Amino acid sequence: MTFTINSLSPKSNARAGIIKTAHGDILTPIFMPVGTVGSVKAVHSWELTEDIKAQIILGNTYHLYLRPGLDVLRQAGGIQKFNAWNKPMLSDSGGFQVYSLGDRRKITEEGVIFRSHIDGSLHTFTPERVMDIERTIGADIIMAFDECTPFPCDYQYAKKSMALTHRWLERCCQRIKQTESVYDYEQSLFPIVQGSIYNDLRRESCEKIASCNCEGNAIGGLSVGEPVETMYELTDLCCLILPKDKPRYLMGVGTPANILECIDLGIDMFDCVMPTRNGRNGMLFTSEGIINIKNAKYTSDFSPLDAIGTSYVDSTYTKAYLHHLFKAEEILALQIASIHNLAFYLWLVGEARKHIVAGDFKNWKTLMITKVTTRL
RNA sequence: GGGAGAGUCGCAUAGUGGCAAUUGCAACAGACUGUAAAUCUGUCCUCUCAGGAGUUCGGUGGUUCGAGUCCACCCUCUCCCA
Repeated sequence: MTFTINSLSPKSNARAGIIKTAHGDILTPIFMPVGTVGSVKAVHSWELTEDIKAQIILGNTYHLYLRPGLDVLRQAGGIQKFNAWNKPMLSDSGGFQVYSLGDRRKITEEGVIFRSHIDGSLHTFTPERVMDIERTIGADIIMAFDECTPFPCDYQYAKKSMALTHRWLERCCQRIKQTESVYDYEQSLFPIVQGSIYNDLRRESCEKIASCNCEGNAIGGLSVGEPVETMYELTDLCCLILPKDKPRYLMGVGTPANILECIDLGIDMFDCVMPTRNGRNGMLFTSEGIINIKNAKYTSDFSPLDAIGTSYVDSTYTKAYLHHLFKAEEILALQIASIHNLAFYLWLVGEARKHIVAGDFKNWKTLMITKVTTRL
């Protein structure tokens, strides 16, 4: 994997770059649709590439390990062949599940023991084991095993957890050095900054992560419930410390406005379940603002989903029709909403890139944020 | 014509002397940020200063401190026998 910066935005830390992987190139800043179990929910790989213009998608180590399991993934020749995506992928390590499945796991120095949410069976995830699993999954970018701390999180716990994440990181790095790719291409390990909302911990964590000299770096443990301003301040702090010549990935963020603000701060990569999950629940992010398509006011609104939307679904379907599909609980509603939202997110980061290159990102961002935060 | 049964807040249901009344659906809102999510939460007779207040269970009377619930008659519907 390589990263090249093409343009820097004036009066901003935003940058436009290109990540080259064995499965293709990624123009940054980029949004990565989440495909937890190897599938971006309700969306075909054809739609992802041709309509949404996704360049890289996520998979999740914990979920893929439980189902379909490593044997199947190995037999398939890796996740990109298995899910017919054949483009860059990133696997999250299961660190988020340490947080989200908090009541089904036990953390020790050695690792985390999970009780499967599927059948209750016990599974031990050590940093070494996670690296081995991520080797077998075969994503181009693989995440270090961390603990995503909750919010609120007291200082002592945050400090202790961060130190554990750092020790786990050394074990991850070690394991990756000792092992080789299962398939015929290289994988890049990204470490993850933690430290909750504490500036000194975040600073310390960034320095630690930077010292590992990995090919890219991630910021984790944010947008877990802290005020949005806190999230921006910490992201800013991290961006100032993390190496400029490597991609910066802000994990789990966010709303269209969050993404624009954080691009401004120097983030290159984002992922979030919001466009897909909220889409399935009837929330559409459009160029005009946010709409809840299930609301009665859309019953007879025959305007297109998004007047300037670039997706096939935007010009093909009306708000009234999608409203009807949601009310009728038709499966097509979930597909249309997911495709629209993802296409909008990818359009948004694509536009951001154009404006960074053109040198007017800052002004464009301000205008765009007013639009995307409007509640229609 | 004879017999049996049933009418409850949009629909369907629970309720057999203390009830503004159970549950489901529908409706109307809201939430969702490295996915245990096609999920979850709230409202859902009227008004409300959110504490309450006022009208309700086919209709009209009655019994009772108190009736959706018991009694009488009436109306409507369903089924069975002629």
